[in-house]
Amino acid sequence: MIRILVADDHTVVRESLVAALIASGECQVIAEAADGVAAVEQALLLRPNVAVVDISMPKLNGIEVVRRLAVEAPEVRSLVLTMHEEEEYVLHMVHAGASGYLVKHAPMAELITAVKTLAAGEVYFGPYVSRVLAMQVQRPGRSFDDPYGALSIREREVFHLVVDGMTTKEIARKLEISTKTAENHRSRILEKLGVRNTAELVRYAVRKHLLD
Amino acid sequence: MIRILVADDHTVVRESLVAALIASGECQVIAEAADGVAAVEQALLLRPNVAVVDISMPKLNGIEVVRRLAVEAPEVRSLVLTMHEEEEYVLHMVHAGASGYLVKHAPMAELITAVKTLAAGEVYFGPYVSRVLAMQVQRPGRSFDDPYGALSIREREVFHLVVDGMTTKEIARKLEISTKTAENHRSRILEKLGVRNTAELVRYAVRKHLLD
DNA sequence: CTAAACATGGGTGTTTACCCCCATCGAATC
DNA sequence: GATTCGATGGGGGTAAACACCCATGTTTAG
Repeated sequence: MIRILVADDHTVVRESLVAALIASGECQVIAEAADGVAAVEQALLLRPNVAVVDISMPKLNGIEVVRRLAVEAPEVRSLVLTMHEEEEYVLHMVHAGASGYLVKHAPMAELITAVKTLAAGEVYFGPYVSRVLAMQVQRPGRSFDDPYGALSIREREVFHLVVDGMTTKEIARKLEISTKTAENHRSRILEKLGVRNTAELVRYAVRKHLLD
Repeated sequence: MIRILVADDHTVVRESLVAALIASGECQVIAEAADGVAAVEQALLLRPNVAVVDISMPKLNGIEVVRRLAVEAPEVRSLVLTMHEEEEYVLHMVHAGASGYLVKHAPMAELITAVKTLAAGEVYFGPYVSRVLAMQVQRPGRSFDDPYGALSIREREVFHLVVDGMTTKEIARKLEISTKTAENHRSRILEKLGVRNTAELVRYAVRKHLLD
């Protein structure tokens, strides 16, 4: 029987996870934690086979929890469960010593599979994570697929003004360039970022956290 | 036996919720949905007693789902389940016609209680929501200027499609209306929300948390 | 029942967005 | 020194967005 620790600050979610894991009949949940500090304490005390850890938690986030467990209790395998698919998270978690990474969009069956895989001493990364890791190996140092980074200085200025809702004419006036130049920049930005129109451009900015 | 619909885009969470609800032995889950559109469809088709709805969902967010169910299937009681505690969410949801509001920090037992309360025809709002509502009653001045709420059902559909980056023509095709009608809706939306163009519209959606 | 709101679609413009070419000039790179 | 890249500007065109009108039915609310 696989002994599991579940750490998630949302009580409804955590207790549901516990119920689902138990219902699978393949494991037992020996501990729960609602924040990072409690998760580490429980793990060090009870030494579960697998620690299912959410990233966003009060007091101590999931990344820190994984890092500490990797050092202080290496036999406890960490399975990160999160809703974030951003590459930065993936790399951080793997670097911190996580043995598995699963997004919350994955089906429950995959969680069970991941838990069993980790308990068997293997690592489990879904197809998405594997792809990110592969890209990282192929092009070390640079983040994969970062069209924004391909924008020139000037193009980034224009980019932010467009996202702010300014028209081409207003942008041209503000930057003291011709309307045509601003328009050219605009087209080039759309092309480089692979979006079709202004709406998709703004959504791109939101997705990449380029606002505020 | 209480018949329940569970709508949450995170599959792990959704399936766990289902497992936990079933484990309680007091209800049966007759349907699941991974996005807002599917949630409305399922609810209209199967008419559950209670619809447990997450706020952040693709295609159609929880607020919209509640609003539509309140109109098209008033006998289906909506229980909003979210991690957001912001006042604006609470007011929006209640105004949209939700019969219950629960944060994910609440214990599972409270979810069961809430479900049973709603199934019995009562409303269930936790202490936090009640407090917010009380404050609202105490200062009934300008409730909350909500230009989005001034949009009609159809206009909201168009709104979300525009924010998703679709052109007028694509929207018309999807909704099976003429390009001109879609264009008219579009203009009216810009006017009602007080924005000048698509970029500002998307930013509005971001600011009001109307995405996902 | 009447008035208002809504969804639909059309007309007629102007403005803006977007695309594909092109050229020049300077700076950096090789 | 030659080449690439960035920023600048333009021509010419299509498509889309946007702003005003307007008219019908239908539904809804007072």
